[in-house]
Amino acid sequence: MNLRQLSEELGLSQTTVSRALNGYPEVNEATRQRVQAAAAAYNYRPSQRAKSLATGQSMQIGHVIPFSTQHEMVNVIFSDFIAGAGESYAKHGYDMLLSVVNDDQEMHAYSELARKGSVDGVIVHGPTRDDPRISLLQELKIPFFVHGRSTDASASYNCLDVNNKRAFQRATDFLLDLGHTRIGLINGLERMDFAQRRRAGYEAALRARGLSVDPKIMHSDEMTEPYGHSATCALLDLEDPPTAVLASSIVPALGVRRAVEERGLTVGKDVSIICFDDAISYMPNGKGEPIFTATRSSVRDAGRRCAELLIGLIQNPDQAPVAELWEAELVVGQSTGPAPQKG
Amino acid sequence: MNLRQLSEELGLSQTTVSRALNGYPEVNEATRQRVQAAAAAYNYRPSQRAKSLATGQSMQIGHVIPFSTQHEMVNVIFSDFIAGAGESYAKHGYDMLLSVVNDDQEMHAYSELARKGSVDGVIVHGPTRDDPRISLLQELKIPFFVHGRSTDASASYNCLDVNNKRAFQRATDFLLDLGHTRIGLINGLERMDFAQRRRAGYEAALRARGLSVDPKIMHSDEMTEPYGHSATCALLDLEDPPTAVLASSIVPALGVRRAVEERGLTVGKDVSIICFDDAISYMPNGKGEPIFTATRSSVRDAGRRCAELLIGLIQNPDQAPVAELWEAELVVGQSTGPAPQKG
DNA sequence: AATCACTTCCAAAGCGCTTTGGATAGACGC
DNA sequence: GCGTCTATCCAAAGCGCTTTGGAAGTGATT
Repeated sequence: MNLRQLSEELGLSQTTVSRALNGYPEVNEATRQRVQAAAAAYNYRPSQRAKSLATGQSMQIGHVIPFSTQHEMVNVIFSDFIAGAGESYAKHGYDMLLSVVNDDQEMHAYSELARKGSVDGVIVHGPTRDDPRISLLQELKIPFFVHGRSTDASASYNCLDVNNKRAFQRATDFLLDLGHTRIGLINGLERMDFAQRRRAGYEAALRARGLSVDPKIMHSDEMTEPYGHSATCALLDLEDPPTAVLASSIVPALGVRRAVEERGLTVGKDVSIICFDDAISYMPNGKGEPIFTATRSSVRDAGRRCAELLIGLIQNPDQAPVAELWEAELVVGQSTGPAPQKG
Repeated sequence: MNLRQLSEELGLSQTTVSRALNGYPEVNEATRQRVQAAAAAYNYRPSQRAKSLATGQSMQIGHVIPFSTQHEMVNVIFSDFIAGAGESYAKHGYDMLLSVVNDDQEMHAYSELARKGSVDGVIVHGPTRDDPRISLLQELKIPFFVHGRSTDASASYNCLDVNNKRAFQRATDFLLDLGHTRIGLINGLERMDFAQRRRAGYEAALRARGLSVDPKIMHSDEMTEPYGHSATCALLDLEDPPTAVLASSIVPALGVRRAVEERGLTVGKDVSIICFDDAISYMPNGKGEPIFTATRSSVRDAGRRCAELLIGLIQNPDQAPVAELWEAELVVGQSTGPAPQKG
């Protein structure tokens, strides 16, 4: 059943039927009722394809997901971000278009989406320092929204980020206050903007107390469980092992805990752990008292909000630029305690 | 730049340009070269919207993701399935359309996608016993593919599943062979088809050895880390606690391990653990020797294959029904050992 | 009774592509 | 030189919707 058939069935023009269904005022209320009833009876849905072509809007928002064996970072938090964004999309009648591409084709994927006109806007995930995607999207003249920030980006852009520097500065301060002076950092990949900011916060806190920054106890890699484990093993094998560890996500933090416990040490006593907790739904940080002391900010909420803001941007392109900065909360759990007294 | 403009620029008809670009034979090779060169020069991409309308194909495949606080199961394995499916889609020129909806609107979401014509086919995730989506999709006459199976489904369908029963039967046998006679089950939600099959395998193995099935040591819930933890606590609090546990995913297995270690018990010695390992990319089961003894089957591979098969179905609708059944491999890791001698 | 303003509807022109059904021209055989 | 074939190209008709620019009808106003 298409619009023409429906209008013939009703003895009305396509114009009137279209207007009746789309809530335009130029149609008698009685007629509108009749049209809506018929549409419901025949289970009529306008073809999205035709609608897109006519309106010039696809009502779809694109996400480009690069895949490779190296680069799984997106995955960890991705599903929750998507869930949040998807909620917002659904609320506004948008759908989500995912384009999974090889790492080296990411830029190309964005231009394809834009030029083919299959999306009305895109979300940029995991920005790096001076991310090239930002200027590309600006050239392509397609609305886009960055989840995170891109230090030194030449072009301007709309974004939402967590105050990563502040979060890790506070976490480090918290450990310093507990008497820890040797604190390991198990960071994400340094090319990620958020990882650089977190390290900056960590270093700033140390320097503020006159402590030196020791590269030997700073790691950076894809945030997997085994990475957390092996990095921690390396830390604990040092002559002067750290008494506390800062992990960039709950996933490597699980590996940290495994490494600590394997050695018969106790988390929160021999070794304190603080992690960044994205509040991933299936990996909550405990039920009551958190397992890990953590800097917490829900990535699902971020997804919801990014989507909301992007839709606003699409519907009102001349809007003033948006740059939201969320503060992570510091929640105290079981994984931290005072620095052990030196033997 | 659209087709008309490009054809005017070239002094050719739209027909010829279209045919040249789409590889039809009715065009001189020299002309084709000229057209392709011009298209490249102007960075021309045909509008996907117009193309869809003209061809009747959207070149998009739909996934409906229900969200709610109860029901996070999809998330755990979802991102990896998506990554795999996305690879296949990309290879064949398809995109992925995600529709995130409230739990109770899932059925509706499928009919919308089908009737609006925004997708050429859909993937069904996490089927339950006699899943109503299957008959719905059959009515809607849209190609679909089920990841998993639906026992008692009234309608016929194409699917790919892991032999869940066999996997858990083998895992249980493995534990029985090690001398364990009291084995806890930490299963997924029982309304999921895979959970029922896994339980069936577990029970079959026990009964084959004349052992009784004890509901007191069988749990079923959303597969989160805290669930694994609390279920294990409950098991270990029993008068006659199990010496081994079977977990339905690596995520609750992490909670199992936490609960075991919290009590000062040793995994693989005091308590053995086997889990189902979906080979989630960011949560690999160790690097060398697996952390957990597990029944393993890559959900990413499954995604890849499901997508491949669905595309085949779309391009050739009269094809014979497909029903692939994959055997999980049983990999032995550090989490299992002989049953402890009773004190 | 003529004018005006509204309300309600419609015919038709896109949106940018694909595809059908020729048209044209050169090659070929006789 | 004529008919036939093939290679190459084109005009135009969709695909199913939205939207522009009226037209017809209705009632109020003058």
